[in-house]
Amino acid sequence: MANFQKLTPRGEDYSKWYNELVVKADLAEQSAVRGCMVIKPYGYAIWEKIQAELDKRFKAQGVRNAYFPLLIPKSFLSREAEHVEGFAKECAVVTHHRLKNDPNGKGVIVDEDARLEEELIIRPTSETIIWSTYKNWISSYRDLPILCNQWCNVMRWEMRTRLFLRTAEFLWQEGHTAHATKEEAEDYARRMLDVYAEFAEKVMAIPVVKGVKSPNERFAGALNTYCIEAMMQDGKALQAGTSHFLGQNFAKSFDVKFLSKENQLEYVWATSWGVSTRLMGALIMTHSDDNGLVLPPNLAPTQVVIVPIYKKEDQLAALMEKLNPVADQLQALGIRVKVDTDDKYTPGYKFADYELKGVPVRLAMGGRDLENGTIEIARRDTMEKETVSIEGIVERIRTMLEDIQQNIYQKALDFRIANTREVNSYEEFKEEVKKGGFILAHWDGTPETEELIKAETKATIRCIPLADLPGHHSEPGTCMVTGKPSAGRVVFALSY
RNA sequence: CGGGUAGUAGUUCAGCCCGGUUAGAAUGCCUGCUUUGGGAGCAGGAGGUCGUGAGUUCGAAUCUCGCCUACCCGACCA
Repeated sequence: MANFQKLTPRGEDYSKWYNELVVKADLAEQSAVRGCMVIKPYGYAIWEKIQAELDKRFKAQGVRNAYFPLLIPKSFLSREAEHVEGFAKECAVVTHHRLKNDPNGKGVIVDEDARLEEELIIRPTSETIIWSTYKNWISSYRDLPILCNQWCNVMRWEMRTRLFLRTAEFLWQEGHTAHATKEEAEDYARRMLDVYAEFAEKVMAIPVVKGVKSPNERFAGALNTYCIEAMMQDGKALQAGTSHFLGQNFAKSFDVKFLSKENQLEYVWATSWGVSTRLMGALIMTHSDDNGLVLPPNLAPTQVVIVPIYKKEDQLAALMEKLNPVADQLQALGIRVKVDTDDKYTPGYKFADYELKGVPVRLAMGGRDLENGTIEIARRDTMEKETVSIEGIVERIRTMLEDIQQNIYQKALDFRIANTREVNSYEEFKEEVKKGGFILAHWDGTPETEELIKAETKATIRCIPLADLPGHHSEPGTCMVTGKPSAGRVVFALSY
């Protein structure tokens, strides 16, 4: 079982807290391969909830799932100049297709005779293989739009990795759409951003800022990148999802044209959009505390755990007579409930363990409760517990789950608001940015200025917000560095 | 990828500097009894290719070199 050494507190070493929590809460662990993680059943159960909720939303937008190959011909990557520039440095390459026994010793070696004529790239993203395919699917405006998504793994040879936040291999979904008009594609990219934002806030209880990426931060090959940005408890920003308007870049690179209603041959317009297992990192760093994981009820694999406290079998039977109906009624309401009658661990152990795992609501019932007709109910987000009458407990739990979902969202939003501030001078900026949080400041819109700021402060423009942040109103001003005109404040932060 | 630190039982670590019986502790694990309302107690027990490969040596966890992995700092990161 998990050992019971306390987690390193967040205030002592945030990074260490995160690393320990991921492992101790049984979410994931390091594998034998550098930068590649094993997602454990509990962590994967949460990812499956994320997938299910997103997939439902994608399908409501007309998206259908498909699957494209893991391996991409090397030549495809180089078709779109900016795209290859963005990914070339972090690609894993398959060069051979056979091993053989080592003639001088033990084990196997690469068979040099089995060198591939054209090397294959393990996908870092699938635009190229998908657009080479779309070419065959599209000839008329009647074939459009194409709205495909795939759930898959991708690989980027990252120099520095962290479980969930940046791994060499990760799981994600990538949506790739093809449209007849620019407007339709742009709208679609925006609409998927809204889907992500709604999902993040309602399901994951993570408040996000919707915005546009600056040219420096834009996806390689995109004309425009939209994003949702979240603030972690250490004040750093984390990009939680992106949606790209790709223009006709990939259509031109892969020669994907269609005949319009007007009988004109035109290039197709494209979008792509994705979220990854990085969301697991966002989830952890938004809500969890020094006792362990805190899960939003909407994603918790177990929403309610019931712990009977007993000495002998007949006592357990008496308790279960009361608890089974509660569990059944919760289940009937669609609430994911677990009754833990395991007698191999003490109640105290179980309490601590379920807190570490982030189970939102815990019920406990013992001999005293049995006599009094009561039950103990504890909520993970506030760590409050009270003993209440067993009458009406089901309804109380139902509303408590909703309340927890709302409360952790509000708490995260309050935190973000408290750590978002406007700064007007570059001197002030340099001081403020060290303290973490989102800094709203004016920028002249040039990559040069952004690069200068990054070089001097490590802060980057997380996004140009699409709407005012709560309590702030963005107006035109002058760039804090150059004094040139600025259309409005942008969000700066240190980031993951 | 550069600089630094580390890798010994499932886990956290001691031992290494100064090479030499059978490699230790805590915790976890197993068995039994007693327990069970916040990570229980007692007794007994199992568990280690000392990351890996080479080298030095009569002898290597210990010294040397390569490699692998993790962590920290940089660089990089749609």
